[in-house]
Amino acid sequence: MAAITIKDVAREARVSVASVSRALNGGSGVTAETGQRIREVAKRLRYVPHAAARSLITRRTNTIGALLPDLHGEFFSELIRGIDLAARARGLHLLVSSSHDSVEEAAAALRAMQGRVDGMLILSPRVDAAFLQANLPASLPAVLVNSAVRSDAYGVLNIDNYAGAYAMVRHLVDIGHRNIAFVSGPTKNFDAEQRELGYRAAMAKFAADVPLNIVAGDFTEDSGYLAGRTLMAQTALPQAVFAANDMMAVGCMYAFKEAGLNVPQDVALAGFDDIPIARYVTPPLTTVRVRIVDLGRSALEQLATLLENPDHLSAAAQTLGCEIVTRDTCGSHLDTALPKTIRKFGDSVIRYGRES
Amino acid sequence: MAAITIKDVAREARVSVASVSRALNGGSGVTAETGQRIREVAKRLRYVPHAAARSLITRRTNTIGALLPDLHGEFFSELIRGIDLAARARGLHLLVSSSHDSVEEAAAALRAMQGRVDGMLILSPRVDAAFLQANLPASLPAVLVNSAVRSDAYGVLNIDNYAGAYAMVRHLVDIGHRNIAFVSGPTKNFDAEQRELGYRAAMAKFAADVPLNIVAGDFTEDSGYLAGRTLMAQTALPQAVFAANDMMAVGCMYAFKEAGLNVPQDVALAGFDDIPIARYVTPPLTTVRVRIVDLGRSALEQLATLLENPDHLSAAAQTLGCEIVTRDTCGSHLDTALPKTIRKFGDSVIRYGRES
DNA sequence: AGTCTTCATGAAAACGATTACGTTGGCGCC
DNA sequence: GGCGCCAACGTAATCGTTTTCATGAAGACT
Repeated sequence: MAAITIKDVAREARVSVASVSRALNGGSGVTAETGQRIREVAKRLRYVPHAAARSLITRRTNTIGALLPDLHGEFFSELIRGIDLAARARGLHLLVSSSHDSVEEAAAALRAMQGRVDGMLILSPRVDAAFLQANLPASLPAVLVNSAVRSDAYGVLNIDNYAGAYAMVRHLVDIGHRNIAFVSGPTKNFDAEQRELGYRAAMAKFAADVPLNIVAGDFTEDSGYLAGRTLMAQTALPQAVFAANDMMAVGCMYAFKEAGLNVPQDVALAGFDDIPIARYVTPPLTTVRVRIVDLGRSALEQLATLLENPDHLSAAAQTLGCEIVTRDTCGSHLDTALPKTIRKFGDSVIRYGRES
Repeated sequence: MAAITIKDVAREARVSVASVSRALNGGSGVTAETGQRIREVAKRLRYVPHAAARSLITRRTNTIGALLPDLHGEFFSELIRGIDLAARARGLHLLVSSSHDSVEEAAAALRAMQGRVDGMLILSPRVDAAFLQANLPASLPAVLVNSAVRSDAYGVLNIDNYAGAYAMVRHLVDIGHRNIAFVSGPTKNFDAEQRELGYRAAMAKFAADVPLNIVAGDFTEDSGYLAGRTLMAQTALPQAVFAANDMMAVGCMYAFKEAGLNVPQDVALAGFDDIPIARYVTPPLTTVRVRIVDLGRSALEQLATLLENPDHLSAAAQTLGCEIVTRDTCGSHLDTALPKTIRKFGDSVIRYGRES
């Protein structure tokens, strides 16, 4: 019952604690025979090294911390999944701290992780350079995910929001829409800003003559619903509505449905993220897919390489591409006289965006 | 850069390390004045106690471990969210290890957590008493979530699957359906078994004369789709189909749609879980709601009290009630001539199930 | 005024591992 | 046979805390 320590193993195997340590770690410095005996005793006694004692002397915890914002849903879970998968593959543990609305909470969480982790994965749209400067010890390697911060002090990993939005607008133009409205995300949110920039750039390029039509949203379904109503109150309905995320697109869709409008016959609709719900709404939503598991995995791997050689920061900015997933909300299926998607297998994917 | 320790604080504040420790922890044993001075120095130096060193001596890590199965989706994320919220409120950290398909992986994960955590939250439908006996040190407090295991050695927290399923069948009968088919979940899955038992019991009670119609599924959407096709191939379509979880209900719905059947006019449909998708499919799905955040929160709180007094195990078996959420797939709205739900606000909730 | 109690404080012993450094013994080489 | 070298192993220092115990001073009580 009383936890058994390296001393117990040493006594039982009739060697010193040093030999036990050597046998169980490197393996070198002990006879094959002694090593064998020690390992047997350790197994028999079910010896497990005390993690705290070990990391006290080695200065390593083999644990990485993940600081996450207050987000629900599939995005969160897929991200953790990706991180966890990659972490386990490398023998790292994962200490999570989620649901941080306020900067103060995030700071507290960051402080509490001190000394418990070898590195940090930070996914919080609100943290900025000053915050990190103040709360993250310079000695702690960190990778910033989806952050506007550009610094040589951290690794950075972003989704190619700009290119994804740009591609979606181009796609909409390709299938015949030119009058494309945009429902924007929350201000000060990096993802949202990049998506809007992508929209603006693509419009300037492919539909320069039509005036920009941007209505404000905040990534929630409700704001999308409101945006839909705003759009319908305008003198002329746009040919297509591109929402900065899927939840808003869904809200928008319900506003249209409520008003008796048909998607995509009366108005086309597109989102961003490809959350699972996008497949299940009727009609299934055309959107920009972000491969979230990959995002998590890449983030962890970037951090892991950072841990191995802490100076290798230079080439540590990565970008993850997106894909356009065409379903039924944009009319392209209609144009080509294809049947409407019944089940989710109707996805058609246009791979897009630069990697790395 | 070099991490600063309690010694640095002591030197700077011109006291011994013992006093620093006292000032920063209990606060008692030092003058108010000295304590003040020490705290100021600590703050100025940004001193953070080394977690490993501390837990080496205190035998506490202030961390709890969560062992989770390989599950995607909202359930996972809401659960973590609930756990995290409760953990933070108690100043506990959360070490997660997810995505364990095999028992071996779970065992390895459990072993790796040794000494890193003060207690474990185990949510894995496949672990049984023997597994725990073999892999979980008796000294480590644990709470089992949704597990068939009954033991005085662990805390246990379950969803009231039986009562939820029973209530749903009763509801279906109440609104006029008697010929109710059931799509079962995977064998050996505790939740699935309990739900089926609830269905059987309710049918025996409220529709004893109609023969049971159970078709096998495994909780995946595809299996639900297949079940739907199986049902349609039978000589007579049932009046209602009750799937053991929402994803299967959704699969079933697509099978019906594909065949040109209308839900709920031609056949009623109900699920279990109330995953977010349930709201967004067309028509919105009537289902049994499980309050997942509460599940996570309760699990953590049960564990926390277990940590505080480890003997208090006796009364440590809890059950969490469910609710029936009626939407549009069961015809009850039609019967009462209410308009169909357009937006998600159309939920009507029947609170149900015993708590604790 | 002397003794006793109280209390702030410091010195030092843990906690359980890793690892630098000594010590030993066996072996090869001259 | 003596010398030196190397491998195997043990001793002890170390990591940064908490906590026990000793010490001394100050205040209270007789």
